[in-house]
Amino acid sequence: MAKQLTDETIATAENLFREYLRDRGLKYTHERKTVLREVLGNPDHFEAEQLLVDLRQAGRRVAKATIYRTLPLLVNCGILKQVQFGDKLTRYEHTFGQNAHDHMVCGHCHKIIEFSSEDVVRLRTVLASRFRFHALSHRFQISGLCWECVQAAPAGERPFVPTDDAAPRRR
Amino acid sequence: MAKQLTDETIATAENLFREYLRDRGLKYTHERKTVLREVLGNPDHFEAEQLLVDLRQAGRRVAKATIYRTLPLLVNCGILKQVQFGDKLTRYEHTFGQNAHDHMVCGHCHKIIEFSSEDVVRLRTVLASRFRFHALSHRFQISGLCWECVQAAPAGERPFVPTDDAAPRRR
DNA sequence: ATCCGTGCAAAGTCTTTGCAAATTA
DNA sequence: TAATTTGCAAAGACTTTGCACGGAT
Repeated sequence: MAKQLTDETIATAENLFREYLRDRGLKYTHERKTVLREVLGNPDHFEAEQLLVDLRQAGRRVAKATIYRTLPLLVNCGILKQVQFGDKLTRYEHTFGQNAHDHMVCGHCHKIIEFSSEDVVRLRTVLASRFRFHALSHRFQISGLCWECVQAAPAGERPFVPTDDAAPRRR
Repeated sequence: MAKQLTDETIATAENLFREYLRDRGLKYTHERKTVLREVLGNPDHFEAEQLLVDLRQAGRRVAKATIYRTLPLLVNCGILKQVQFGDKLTRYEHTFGQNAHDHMVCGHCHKIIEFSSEDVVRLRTVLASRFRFHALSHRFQISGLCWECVQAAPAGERPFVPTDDAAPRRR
């Protein structure tokens, strides 16, 4: 789970973003700052549309196009990470000041369990070297059934094949 | 890499699909059979559109809608597996008669290296049990740079942050 | 003063859906 | 025969883009 960021951390992120932009002759606009703040304040996974709605509710008007144009910038400068759970929606989560983590997705209730493990990174390194591959990041998603759903649906009751249909439904 | 399937394996897949359909009162139509065969003959990852084109070239007319309606069925019965490399495209690969495998994606040349490791499955099991999660499948994708691209772009030359922009471009 | 960015709406892409005609069990 | 499918085209959902105006350095 994402933890609450301190003002200090937020400031650091802003600096990072500002520098990233400056380095390539881009501008640190009011809108980009607004999006960055909203993004950092967002604890879990979110999608572009969600961000738009949240901003609207907060009384901050940022055009949808601007959001779609800003998110990739945040991804490129490392503040945001894209994650996909199988449906068409592009989701994001900020990794700034957080531990890298992976996900377990329940194919029945769609619950998402975040976990982090050094073992994953270690294994990734081992595997990469085997192919002379320079690993920089990874995504590890485990699909299956959470405890509650296993209880509710005893083995043998109905065969379960996890599919992407089982991913969180769009809206 | 996908290996060439034997006629026998293909026949087995057909039986599996037919039974899957029968069990839920669905029909094993000519079109579904056509799609299944094309899918099984497809060695690597493919997308719905690609499948349509291939079928057209082979002189087999199957409506696009039918393909989009058939693919999920094949996923549900376990013959196909969805994979996503970060772009919006839904890709598939058949897992029938193949070893489960994961991917390394080069963020620069977009090459895809397939690998399989028992360690991944073992780790997944360990992690799952830690959360009382019943793991059924997983996706492990390592992003970074392949050897050739590392050579071409010495460390320090240009900072590289793997993003989903680096995913294979759509057509 | 110059670029760059924003908004808006139109255009794109990929996917889904309604419906009548055609098939399958 | 009864129910499911197919094709086609229209509709949808999400994202990208062109352009004129406004804003940042």
